[in-house]
Amino acid sequence: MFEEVSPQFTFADKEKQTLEFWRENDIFQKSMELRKDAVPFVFLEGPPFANAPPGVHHVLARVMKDAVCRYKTMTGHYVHRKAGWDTHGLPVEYQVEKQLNITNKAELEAYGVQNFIEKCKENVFQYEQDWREMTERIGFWVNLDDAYITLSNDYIESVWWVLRQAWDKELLYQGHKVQPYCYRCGTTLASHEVALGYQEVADPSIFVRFQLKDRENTYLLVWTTTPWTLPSNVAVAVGEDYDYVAVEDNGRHLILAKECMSSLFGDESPQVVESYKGSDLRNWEYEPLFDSGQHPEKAHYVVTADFVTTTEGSGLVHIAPAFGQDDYEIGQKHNMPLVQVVGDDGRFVPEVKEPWAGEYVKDADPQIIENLDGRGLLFKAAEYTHQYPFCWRCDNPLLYYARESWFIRTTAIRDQMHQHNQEINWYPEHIKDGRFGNWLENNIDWGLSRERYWGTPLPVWICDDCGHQHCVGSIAELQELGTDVPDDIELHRPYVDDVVLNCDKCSGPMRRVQDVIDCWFDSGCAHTAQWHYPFENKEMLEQAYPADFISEAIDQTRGWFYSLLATGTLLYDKPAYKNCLCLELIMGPDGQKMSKSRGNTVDPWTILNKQGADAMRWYMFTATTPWTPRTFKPEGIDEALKKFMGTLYNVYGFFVMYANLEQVDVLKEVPPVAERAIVDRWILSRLHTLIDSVRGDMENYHLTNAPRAIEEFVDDLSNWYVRRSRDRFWGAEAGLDKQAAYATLYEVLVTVAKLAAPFMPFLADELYRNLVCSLDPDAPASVHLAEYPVADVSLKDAQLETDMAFTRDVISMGHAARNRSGIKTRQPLAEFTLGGISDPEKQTVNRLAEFVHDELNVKAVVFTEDLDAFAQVTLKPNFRVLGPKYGKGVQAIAKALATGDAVQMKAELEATGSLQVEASGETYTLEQSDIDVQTQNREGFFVEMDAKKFVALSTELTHELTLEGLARELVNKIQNMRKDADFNVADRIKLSLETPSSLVEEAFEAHRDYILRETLTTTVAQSPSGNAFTVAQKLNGEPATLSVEQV
RNA sequence: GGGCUUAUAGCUCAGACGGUUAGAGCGCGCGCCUGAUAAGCGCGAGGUCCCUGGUUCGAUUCCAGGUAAGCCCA
Repeated sequence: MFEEVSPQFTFADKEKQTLEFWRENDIFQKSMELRKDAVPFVFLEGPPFANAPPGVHHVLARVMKDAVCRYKTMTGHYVHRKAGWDTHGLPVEYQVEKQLNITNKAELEAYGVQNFIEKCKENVFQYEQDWREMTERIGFWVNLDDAYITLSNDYIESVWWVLRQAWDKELLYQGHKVQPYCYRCGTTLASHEVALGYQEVADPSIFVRFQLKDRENTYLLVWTTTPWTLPSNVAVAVGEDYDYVAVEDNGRHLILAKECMSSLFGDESPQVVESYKGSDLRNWEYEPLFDSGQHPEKAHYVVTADFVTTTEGSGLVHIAPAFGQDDYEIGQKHNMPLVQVVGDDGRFVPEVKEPWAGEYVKDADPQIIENLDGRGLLFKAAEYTHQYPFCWRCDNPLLYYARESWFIRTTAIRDQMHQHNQEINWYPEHIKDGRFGNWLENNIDWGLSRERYWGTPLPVWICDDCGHQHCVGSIAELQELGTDVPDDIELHRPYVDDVVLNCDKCSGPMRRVQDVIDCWFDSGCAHTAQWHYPFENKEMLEQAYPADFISEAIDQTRGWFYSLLATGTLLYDKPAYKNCLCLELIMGPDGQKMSKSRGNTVDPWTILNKQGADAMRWYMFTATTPWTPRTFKPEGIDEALKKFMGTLYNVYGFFVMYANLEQVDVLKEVPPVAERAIVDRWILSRLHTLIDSVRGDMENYHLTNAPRAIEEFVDDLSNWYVRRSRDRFWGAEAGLDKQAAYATLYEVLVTVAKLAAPFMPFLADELYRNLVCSLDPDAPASVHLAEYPVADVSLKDAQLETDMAFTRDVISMGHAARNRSGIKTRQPLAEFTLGGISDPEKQTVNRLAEFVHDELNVKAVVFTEDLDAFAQVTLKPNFRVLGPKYGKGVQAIAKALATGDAVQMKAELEATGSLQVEASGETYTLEQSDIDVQTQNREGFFVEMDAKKFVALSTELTHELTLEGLARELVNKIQNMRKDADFNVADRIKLSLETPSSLVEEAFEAHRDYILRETLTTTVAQSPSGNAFTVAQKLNGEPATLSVEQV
C-alpha cells in the first residue's frame, strides 16, 4: 500500500516535511558518502558576502549550482560541496563606518584600528543566519559547517603563500601610477571597482586663454573639464599632424585646431591670421596660469601627444601629470614636475596661496573659473555632460591621483591566461572570445593594494635602514624572521603591523607596508586557500584543481572569473575551472533592474513561504535560459506550480488512489513491454527518448532545456497517456492489460521523479519515497541517493512516437470539427472522414484507430480521395526541392500553378505521375514530389483542415446513436450527482429514474448494463426513498428526475 | 566613445543549415470535456518576426548600417 495522497495540502508545507526528513536522515551527507570512491566532480563555490540579506538573484545562482551538483551526484560522481564566505573589503568597512558615524580615516584611527576590525568581523556575519536559512530552504546542498572563510588565519596564510609565489616570480611590485582614488575612503580603487560607479554628470567645460611668451597678444585656447587641475598645469599638448590656426577674436589672436573652429565660433568664422601644423607649435612657451611654487624642471610649454583629438574641445589639451594617466606619462617623458597641490583628503593644500586653499577640489571649480574670468583669461564656460566614475561604496566622485601602490604583473602572464581561457567551456559560449577574451586582451597590471584596514594585510616588509624588501609567505616564516611573534598571531591589522622583522641585509628593523590587498584577490585564491594549501590537504588540491564547474553572475567576468584565472595561471599555469556558467541579472517585475531605491525587489521568502522552493526553482530553470536577463514575474511561479507540479502531482495522486483501491501489486507479474498496450509502449518510448535528451542537455549545462522537456513529457503523460488509459486503471478486469497499465505508469512516475530530482528536489523525493520506498525497503532511502535513469534503447520507438503525434493531430482537428458542428462529444456520431493524407499515414491512423474512435466518439473512420468535395485545392511548388533545381523559374512555376485549374492539374499529376507546366516561355516537367497539394476551407461543411489534410464529420443521427447519446448523458448526470452528494468514489448506489420521455426510457433499457457499470449502481429502485439525493434534469432536452443514494 | 548580448503575439518565451499558412504557455472572449486535476480540450481575437539597405528565384532567418534595451569597458 502507498501512503494516501491527500488533496488538502500546500507544496510549501510538504517541503518542510521533506527538509525534516533530509535533516534527520543526513541525506545530504549520505549522498556524498555514497560516492566517496567515485570519480570526483569538482564544484567550487563562489563566496558570497553575508553582510546583506540574500535576494532572488542569489537564489538563482544557488539553484543552478545545486541542479548541476545533484545531477552529477546521481550520475555517479563524488561532488564535494564546500561553502565559502567572502569577508574582507571596503563594503564592510563602509557599513561599519556608517554604524559608528565615522567619516574619515582620522576618526577611524582615533576610534582604534583594533576596535574597528573587531566590528568588521561582527558585521561580516550579520546576515549569516538568513543565508543559512535561505540556503537550506531552497534545497541548495552545500556544506555550510565546513565553509572556507576569507578572514580566517588559515585562509590568509594561503593567500600570503600565493603572494609569495608571485613575489618569487618577480610578479609583485611597487609602482607609481595614476589611479582612481576615493578621498573619502582614502584608497585607490581597482578598475573593476571603478566600473561599478560610472554616472552621468554635468561638469564645467571651459576654454582658457594661455598667454604665449614671445608672441604678443597671442594665446593658446585650451579646453578642460576639470578646472581644479589647472593650478597643477605644466604643459599643453597638441596633435602633431593636426592643422592649427591663429584666429582674430576681439583684438586677440587665439590658436586652436582648425577642425574645432565651427564648434567654437559657429557660422561666423573668424578671420584666420596664420596656420600651423601641430608640430610647429612644439616647445612654444606660455605664461603659467597660477603660481604653483618653484620647480627645478622646465615646464609650461607645448608638447605633442597622440591622444589629442579634435572631436571635442579645441585640439589643445591641458596637462597635469598628477591627475591623469596620459598626463603622467607626458610628464615622465619630458621630465616635467609633478605639481601636486591636492591632499589625500581631496582638498587643496594650505600652501596654495589662493582663496581655494583648503577647499574640496570640485567646490573650488567655480572660484577658479571666476578667477580666470576676472583676469580676462576665460574664453568660454559651459556645462559638459559625460560619464564620470564615482566610488561604488560611498558615491563620492573619484579623483585620478598619481599614487604609490603595489601591483601584480598580470601583463606578464597575459598570453598564458589567454591560452587557458581557450580551454574553458563557457556557457554561453560567446563569453569566451567576447566579453572575457576582450577583457584579457586589454589586461593591465592588477592594482592590488588598498590603503585601508579590513583585509588581508600585504605581507611585504621594508627595512627602515637599507630599504630591503621581503614578502613573507607563511606564519612560520613570520615567526622565524620576527621578534616575539605570538604563536596565535592573528593575520590582520593591527596585529601584524606590530611585527618587526630583522633585515637580513643590514640587521635593521623591517616594518610592514601598511596596505591591505584587494578582496578580489582573496576570493580569487579560493581554489587553493579553501584547503589551506600548501600547509594542509596537499592531496585535495591535486584532486580538486582545476574545478570542473563554477557558476556566478556575469558581473564576475572582471571579478571572480578573472581573479581565479589570474591566480590559477600564476600558480599552476593551468585554468582554474573547466566549465563556467554565466548567469544574467534579474530584473524586477516592472522590467527594470532590481534595486531597493526603485522598490521593485522581491523577497525570496514571500515566495518560499507561499508557493515553495520547488516552484521557485522550476520557474528559475524553465522561464528563460540563465544567461538571459530575466524579468522576475511572480505569476510565472504560479504557472510552474499549477501547470507542471500540479499536473504531475495529480497523475501521481491518481495512480496512488487507484493502486490502493484496486490493491494492485505493481512489482508483481509485470508484463514484458512488448506485450503491453500500444499506449504503454508509446509512453515508455517517449520516456526513454526524454531520458536521453535530458542527459544530453545536462552534460552540456543546458539547465533550461532539460526541465522544459520534462514539463512537456508530463503534459503528454497526463493529457494523453492517463486520459486514454483511465478505464484500464479503474474497474477493469484484473489481468495482463490492467497489470501492464499499472506497471507502466509506475515506471514512468518513478523515472520522472528521478529525472526531475535535480531541479525539483522536494516533490521528486516525496514521489520517490512513497512510490519506491514503501514497496522496497532495500531501495535507497531518497531519490537523491538513487541512480539517474539511463535510457533503454530497445524501448525507444521513434516511428510510434511520430505516428502518435500524427494521430493526435488528426484528433485535434476532429475536435475542432466537432466544435464547429456544435454537437457535443458525448453524442456518438457514425463517421469521421479523413482526406488528403498519404497511404502510410492511412496505415498509421488505422493502427491507432481506437484512439480516434474513443477520443472523438465516432463509430468509424473512413478515408476519402475526393478532396474537391470538401476543400478548395491549390497547388504550390515545393520550394525547397524546386528552388535549387530551377532557381529563377520557381516564381514562374508558382504563378502558373496558382492560375491554372488546380483540380485538373492534380488529376493529371495523379494519373501520369508528372505534370507539364508552361511558365515564361519554358516547359517544366514536375513530379509529384515537386508539388505541394494544399487545401483551404470551403464553407458549409463541418470540416477542419490544415495545409495538407482535412477531416469531416457526418452529423446525421440514427435512432441508435440518439439512444446511445442519451445513455452517456445519463451517466454524466449521475456521476455529477454522486459528486454533488459527496459520495466516495467507490460507493455503490441505488438509482431511481422517473421520466415522462419514452426516448429516455428506451435509452436506459437499451444501455442498462453500461449505465449501471459506469455509475456503480447495484440497485435500480422504482421510486426514491426519503433521504435520496434527487435532481430534476434535462437530458438532451428530455425531462427526467434522477435520485441516487448510497447502499 | 568601444566591446559583447538581445530585439518574434498584450506578457513570458520557442523556432527555422534561407522555402511562401511563424508556434507554445499565460491573459482575454466563446464553447466543450471531466469521479485524477492547484486541471484539461477546442475555437476566436491578437504578428511590419525592431528599421533601412545588400546578397538571393526567395530574407523574419545570412551580411552591412542604423535604432532601442541590458551588461561590461573608457
